Amino acid sequence: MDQEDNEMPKGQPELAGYDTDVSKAENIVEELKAQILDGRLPERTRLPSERELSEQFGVSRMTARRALQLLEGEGLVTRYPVRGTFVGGMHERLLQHHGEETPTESAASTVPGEELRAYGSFIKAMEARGRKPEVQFLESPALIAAPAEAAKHLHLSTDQLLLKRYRLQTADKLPYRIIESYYPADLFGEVLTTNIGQQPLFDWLEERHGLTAVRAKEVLIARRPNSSERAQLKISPDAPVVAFERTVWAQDERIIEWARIIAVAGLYEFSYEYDIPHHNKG
Amino acid sequence: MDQEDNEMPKGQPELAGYDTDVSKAENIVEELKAQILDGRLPERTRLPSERELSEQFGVSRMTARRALQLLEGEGLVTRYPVRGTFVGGMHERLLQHHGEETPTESAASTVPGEELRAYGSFIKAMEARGRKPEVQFLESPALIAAPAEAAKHLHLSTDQLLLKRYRLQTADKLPYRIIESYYPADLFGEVLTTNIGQQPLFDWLEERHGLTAVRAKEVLIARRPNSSERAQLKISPDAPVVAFERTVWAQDERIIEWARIIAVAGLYEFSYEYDIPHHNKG
DNA sequence: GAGTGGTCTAGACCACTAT
DNA sequence: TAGTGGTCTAGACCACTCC
Repeated sequence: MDQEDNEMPKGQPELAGYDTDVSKAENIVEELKAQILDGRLPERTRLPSERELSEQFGVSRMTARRALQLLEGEGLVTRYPVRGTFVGGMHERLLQHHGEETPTESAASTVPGEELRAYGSFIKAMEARGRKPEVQFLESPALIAAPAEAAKHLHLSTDQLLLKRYRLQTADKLPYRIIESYYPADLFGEVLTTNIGQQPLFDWLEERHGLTAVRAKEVLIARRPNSSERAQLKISPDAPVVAFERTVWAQDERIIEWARIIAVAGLYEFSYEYDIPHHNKG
Repeated sequence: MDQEDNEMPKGQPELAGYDTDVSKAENIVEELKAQILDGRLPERTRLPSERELSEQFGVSRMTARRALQLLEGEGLVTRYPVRGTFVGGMHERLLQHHGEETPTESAASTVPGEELRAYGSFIKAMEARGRKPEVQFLESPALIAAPAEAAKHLHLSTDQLLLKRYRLQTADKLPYRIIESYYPADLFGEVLTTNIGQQPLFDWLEERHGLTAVRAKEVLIARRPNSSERAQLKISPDAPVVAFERTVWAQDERIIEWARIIAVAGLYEFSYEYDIPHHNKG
């Protein structure tokens, strides 16, 4: 019936307006958030269901639902179909630190450079955290003609061959990220016919060809997932992903990998450390 | 135009078993996406309104609305209250590159290290892009007792004074990010009583104290915004933000800034370049 | 006044699972 | 079987802008 019979204190005019009005869903969010932050709703407890909330707050179920979705978006709760909504992010974020480690850092829980230092050994990194990691190949690794984008980033022409690996990584059955990576075939083609076991690809590269990954560049954006990403990562449309591209150089300045990675944003924390380039002012 | 695609897919296999049992909203998304990608809906054109779509596709308005929200989440369209939904991201992403620039990069549109090289001169960086940048202080810069978190990151105790700056940066009236930054008062206290004009804070620091920002660390997560972030950045709850912390070191290893930054994810692209640390395997 | 997106209602059916 | 979240319907009022 009545859309707006509660009188909200009208705040300052916020320039050109988005919505300054606090919605009913927001009110529920604030109330639940307060309960979570002060401990009345401890970690891992189940929140009232959408139907219960709608009754408690006198709103429709869609509004209560919206409130829970907003809370999920802020990372305070996790929602599971059938089971309910629970306090707390579902897992700690996986720290991914890149760059050298500054001596002034205590770095208690940090695993610096994990990603590239133990390159390919996602498995070890996750096991070190007590997770059960798995890698699922979405396609069999294969030599393919270079796709235009991969060729561009690898500085090769499209008639050259690349090794492509396309895989999904999970921890405790929970999908973490999709990796689509390309490698020059002349360096890596052998791995298709050679059993290198669990050996990280770049360790193998060093032993076989004397090439070391010495430098990398990553370009990140955060966005919401498209439908195939949602399906593969088993996430809701409201859960953002971090999409990033990585280029890796060897000491001879050859590019030895270009990869496109889609990571579930809520499961990741990215850390970068870098020197600030100086410019000599004229 | 074509409006007989009201038929729900019965026996039309899109691809090998990929899109099975998609929702009605997803179907609309796929149709609109196809039209956008093949040019039937060119950049900047207005999409049908929610009400028009609901009629064309024979669904309720909420379902049509959901479809448009999903498209917005994928960055293919931009929605404006009152005006409508338009093809295209609202603005190009602002590239923020950190680290040295690899010579193998062409870097046509890159402004490398903009953020810290011309530190504080957000204004110049944006003007170079033809934008009209503005900085709005959400609080007056002031010396305050160090908040616990800031003190921790600056390696100071909470009884020491910090200079706090809390501001919102916009371009063409569009909010880009919120910056909450803290500086040791012994170094920076003066700027409150000295008019340094538009001079970047770190340029001033170098002239005044001979200290240079030489190294930085950033820790990023992507998530959805909380209510105050939504209000300040004027974004919808569905638009993710990138929240990151930055620590900046001077050449004497002092930490000269710690900042917490909330950036509208859709307007940013983060780029990092770093050396891969080597470990000598035993 | 017409039309937009934002919010909300009071229902509904579904797939799924824990009991 | 009862209860969960996921999806959907067919309406509604709002603030706002453009005409």
